[in-house]
Amino acid sequence: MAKTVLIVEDDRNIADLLRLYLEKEGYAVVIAPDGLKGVEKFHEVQPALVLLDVMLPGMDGWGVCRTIRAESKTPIIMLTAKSETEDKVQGLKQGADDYITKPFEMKEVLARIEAVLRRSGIEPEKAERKLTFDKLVIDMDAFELTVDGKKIPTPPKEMELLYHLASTPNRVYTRNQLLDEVWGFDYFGDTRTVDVHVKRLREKLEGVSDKWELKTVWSVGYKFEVTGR
Amino acid sequence: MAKTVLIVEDDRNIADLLRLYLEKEGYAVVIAPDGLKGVEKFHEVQPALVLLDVMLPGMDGWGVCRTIRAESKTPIIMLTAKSETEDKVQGLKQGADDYITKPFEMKEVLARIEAVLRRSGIEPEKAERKLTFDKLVIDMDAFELTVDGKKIPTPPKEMELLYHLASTPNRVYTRNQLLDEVWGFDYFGDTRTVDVHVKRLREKLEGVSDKWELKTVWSVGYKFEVTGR
DNA sequence: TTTTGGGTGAACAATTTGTAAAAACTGTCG
DNA sequence: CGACAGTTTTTACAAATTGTTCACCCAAAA
Repeated sequence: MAKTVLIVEDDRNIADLLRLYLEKEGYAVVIAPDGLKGVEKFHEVQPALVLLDVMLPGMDGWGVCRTIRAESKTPIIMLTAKSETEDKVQGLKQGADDYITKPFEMKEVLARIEAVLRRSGIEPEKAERKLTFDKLVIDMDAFELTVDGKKIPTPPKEMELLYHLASTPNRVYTRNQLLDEVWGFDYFGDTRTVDVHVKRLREKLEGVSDKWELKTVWSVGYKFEVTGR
Repeated sequence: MAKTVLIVEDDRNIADLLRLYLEKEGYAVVIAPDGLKGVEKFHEVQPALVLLDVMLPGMDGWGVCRTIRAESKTPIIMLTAKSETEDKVQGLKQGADDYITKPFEMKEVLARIEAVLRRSGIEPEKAERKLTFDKLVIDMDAFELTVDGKKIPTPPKEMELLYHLASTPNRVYTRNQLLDEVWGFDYFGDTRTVDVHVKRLREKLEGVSDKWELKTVWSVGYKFEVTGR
């Protein structure tokens, strides 16, 4: 059965984003919006790991951390805005197992979660981050795009965008969704950025296979369409 | 023949993880999910060592420990969630040889197992920590790097970094992951430290073989890439 | 035809890495 | 203890790579 991750975070956007990503990786996710509810949910669901924001309404992150640690060794990762080293030291002293500064990349969060679980003697949920469609292979573990066995050098943003689109084939994403989910919740750029990345991906994938396509949905966004068969 | 380790542990995840790790190190592993089955398996397989969880359904760890100790001097290591010292004293009084608190690191478990076996006059099984790629040999037992049969003097950190990267070829590691896993999760230094070590490794390994490469994955991290094969 | 949204190439900006050199450590030996 | 040799970490800057914006034009809806 899937491991459960408890996210204690009052910013809805961040929480949702984390959930989206972690669920894609095979974790079950429960969200609590403040410290007290966090402790409550902790008892209720007995998660395998807790992601804990430091700044919280009500009981702050340190308090929750101490409370949980007083009764359990469940791994805790703190999320904080400050990048001061002393804050990290403080965190680890309070019993946290690791510490991530915002803004963070999903990729980093996942890596930390797996590292912490492994350290705690818990087997991390390891969905293979590798998608195959006909002659196309998107391998996020090796960070490699392969077409017909041949490697195609591809910059990180393009990889992540393609991976994101392809992990739910046929589903349309708006540009803003993609900016949120691939670029990060704190990204404030132009939506046309997405267009350019799609264009570059199309160049790379042109004529590779007729079984799938990076398709524009007019006035909505883009999707990775897998045809028939 | 490989020594057998009996693991008495009801949490399937932990048991599996231990098995995975110990088998990689060259031990044969047998798992029992509760105290009674533990005693049973003990008679059946006559293990070289027993890893024994304290909290078990049916007969608890202490009971199993006493039962085994009553008839044999087979080394026993207790696994427990509590970190209380009194628990440890209790454990050793009941005849356990050592004691590990969860969450534990696999590395630590292995070290304890080897120490206990050695103390008991049994030769520990130790898998060769040695990787070979074409002309390159990374031997962590001798702590030696060999290229084409010739030894290349290499400082410890570089050895460990290379070994870590090479133990999962083609997989990308972020700098933070490497810092976590090679330097230790409580390391607070700069991520650029990794770059410098990679650079020095590259100097040593330059032009040695075209079958593998210490590769940069832009904006992500590094990997030990093995080509062809 | 008009309006709105998307494709595209190129310039420019920002980020990330390579590298060398200096500084900080470590452990050893006289 | 104090100098020394080897190792590790930090720093600074140049070089490489990637990300973003913008302008122009074309395509799709209305």
